[in-house]
Order: sequence, then structure tokens, then C-alpha cells
Amino acid sequence: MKFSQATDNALHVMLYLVMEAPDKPVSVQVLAEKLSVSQTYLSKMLTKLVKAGLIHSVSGANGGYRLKRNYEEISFLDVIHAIEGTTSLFECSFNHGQQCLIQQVVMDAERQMEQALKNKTIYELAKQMKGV
Amino acid sequence: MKFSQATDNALHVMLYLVMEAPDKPVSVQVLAEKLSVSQTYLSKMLTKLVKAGLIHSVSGANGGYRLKRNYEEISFLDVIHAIEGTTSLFECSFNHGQQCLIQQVVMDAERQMEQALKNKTIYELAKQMKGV
DNA sequence: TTATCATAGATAAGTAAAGTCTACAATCGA
DNA sequence: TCGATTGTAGACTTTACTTATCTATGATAA
Repeated sequence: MKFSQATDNALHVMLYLVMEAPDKPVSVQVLAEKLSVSQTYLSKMLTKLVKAGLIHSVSGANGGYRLKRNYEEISFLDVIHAIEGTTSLFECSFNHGQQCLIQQVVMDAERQMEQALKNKTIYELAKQMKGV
Repeated sequence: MKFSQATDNALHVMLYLVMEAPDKPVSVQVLAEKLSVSQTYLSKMLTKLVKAGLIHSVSGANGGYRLKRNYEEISFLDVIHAIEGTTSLFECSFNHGQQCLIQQVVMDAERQMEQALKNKTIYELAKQMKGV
């Protein structure tokens, strides 16, 4: 069990946008160069962020991807959910009569992690880095 | 990103052993029947639990798998680590000069989950179920 | 209307999990 | 000691998911 590399990329792209270009669109080409990954692959990942409503896409000359207006509120969890999906990390595969207590315990723990990821925004991290 | 089904099986096996057979060995055959999974697959998973020191294996007639003496202390995290390994869920793939702050945030959240899984023992859950 | 840029679909390669088979080693009981 | 029982280990196949590329299409600004 691992977070995918796409999630890693997504978090870095978001941090870059917040720090360097919170208002103007940046093309995939530029973003791909910054991260040293392929354009075509990155564009798929960015499309997921668009569909999740975290960023905006602008077609045409001088277009690219731009943050939405409420970008200060975007949390780590928002980005991770956009890429990895929102289904639980653990699903019991057995048919006990009632609900599975094992699953409950693991999901409880999972919620702890999600809470921490929800409390931390990309914007907050950006400020922290500029402070350094 | 998901917990593997092996982890699901492992947690259920451990709970079964704690509840039904804390002192005598149970063969793979019996365990596989209880969980309705294949023997060969289950045996691989059980070997991991043995190597992690969570259970004991006994060869020969009337052998099988038996809990260790300190089984009351085994946590969910112990079982999960035995199956999934102990490496972090998130690894930044970029070469920033110093350490990656994004990774730090995610690993922090991960530690929250691990703490919750560490605080809950299989034995505790077994008592809870018997109480029902 | 043309150059620029995102979107979507098909597809292939790489990797990890799930599952099976077979030979082997250890142990118990007679 | 012999043979039945049980776990161990390795090779192997299948399946599913992630990563990655290519190409055609759609939208927009200059």
C-alpha cells in the first residue's frame, strides 16, 4: 500500500502554483519541465484536479492551469482525494452477519490521518516555505 | 492506495486465534476453511506473521499455528506491519536540496493513523466481541 | 484563421498483488 | 525407525493497477 506517484506530483504542482503563480495560467509544458515529468502524463493528472474543482483550465494561446479563487483553503486531503479517490483504504471481504468490528477500527484510524491532512492547507505550507 | 486483502485475512485470523484458540495450534486447513480462502495462499500470509514474531508454527501431526505467550499485547499495527511492511506510505520522488516539506506533512498524518492502530490490540477487540 | 493549449481515447509497458503447484523439511506417533 | 501430518520455500501464472506514450479532437486568443 502506497500513495501513487501521481499524488506526489499533484501536491508539488499545487504548491508550485500557490507559491509562484496564484493568478496567471501556467501551461502543462512549463509544469512538466519544473517537475521533470512527461507532459502527456502530467496532463491527465491535472485533468483530475480540474474535475475535482481544485484548479481551472484555460484553453488557447497563453492558456494553461490556474488556481481557483478560494485556493487558500485547499487542503492536502482535497488534493489526495482528487487523485486517489475517496473510497476507504480498508474493506472487509467477509460476510459476517453485522458490520465488521475490524473494519471499524481500521477506518477509525484512517479518519485520524484524514483529519490531519484536512487541517493542513497547501497555502499554509507555501507561507511556511517563504518564511524560510 | 488500499490495504491488501492479505492484511484483511491476517487481522481476521489473529482475531480468530485470540478468541477461539489462544493456546492450541490450528492448522492452515482449518483456518482456510474458516475464512473460505485457499490454503496455499493463506499459508504464505501466515509465514509472514511467523517471521514477524506474532505467532508460532508447529510442524508435524496435530501441529499448526499458535499464538505466542504475549498475545494480549499484539496491536493492529503489528499485524499490518507484518503484512504490508514498515516503509512509509509516501515518498517524495524529487530532489529538492533539503528535505521535502510535503513529505513531512503526509508522514505526520500517517503517524496519526499508526498511533491509533498501535493503541488498539486484537485482544481488546476480542473481549469487546465476547461482551456482545 | 492559425498557432497554442487542454481533453479524451486507445494502447502498451511495468509492477505489485493474488493465487496455484511442487518439492522439501520438520515433527509426532506408532 | 517409518510413515503420516503439517509447515516452508521457490517457481510460476494470472490479474489488476499504475505509469507512460501517441494521436486525434476541441476550445480560445491574437
